[in-house]
Amino acid sequence: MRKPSEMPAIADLRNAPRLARDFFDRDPVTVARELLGKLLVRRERRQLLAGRVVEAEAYLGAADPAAHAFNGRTPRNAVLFGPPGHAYVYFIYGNHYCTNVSCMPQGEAGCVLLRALDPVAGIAAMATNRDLEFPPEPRPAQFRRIAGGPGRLSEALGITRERDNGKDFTSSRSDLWLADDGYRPARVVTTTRIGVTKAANRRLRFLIADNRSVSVGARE
DNA sequence: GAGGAGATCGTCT
DNA sequence: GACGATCTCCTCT
Repeated sequence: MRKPSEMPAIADLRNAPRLARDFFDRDPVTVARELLGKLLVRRERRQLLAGRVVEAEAYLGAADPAAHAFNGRTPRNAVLFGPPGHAYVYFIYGNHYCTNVSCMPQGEAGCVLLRALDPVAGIAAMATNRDLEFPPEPRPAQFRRIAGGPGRLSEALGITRERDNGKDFTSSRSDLWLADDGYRPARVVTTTRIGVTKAANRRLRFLIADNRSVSVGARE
């Protein structure tokens, strides 16, 4: 039933080292691909909520018409022009927050959009954040509804622009971080990005094949 | 399971 | 005033 490698106990979660600054100080394509299988962790009160990154998209900054940074620096996207490893959170479609990690050296505005998590800890709390029922014996499709999509992911971990934009993912004081517990995905699939109309042919979306929590299937 | 439409509001021009 | 890195509900197959 449960896959042990995808369900680390809380004790393992606390011991998983946080990703360091130099992990993010690289091009977005490399960072997006290597983020697959890492853990996004939120400390909420005394509890840890966590999910494994199973889907991510690379945005290449000034060189990428689909990126928010393409038209230069604005108050909204200022985080992207700062040091790597910071949270860029924005509000979209009147309903949803999207969570990104800045990467590339300071001044180059690349980033990676975290599109989906496979829940591994604090699952009931994540479901509550999403206002969902989560039965003791959930079906695979019910995992996807928790954090299978950028808006769902952000809501499940309580991520908002007001609370988290600009937060340092690599700081030991941060209540939101990325960690590596040694898990490596068996097979990674590359597709075009979801919902973008500019540079729509670039294959900059990366996902773990056959994972129950990816937002949209690996088409084309 | 797949596809279409509507909701909703911050950001930019 | 237009658009958008989405989600949910509803309908159809």
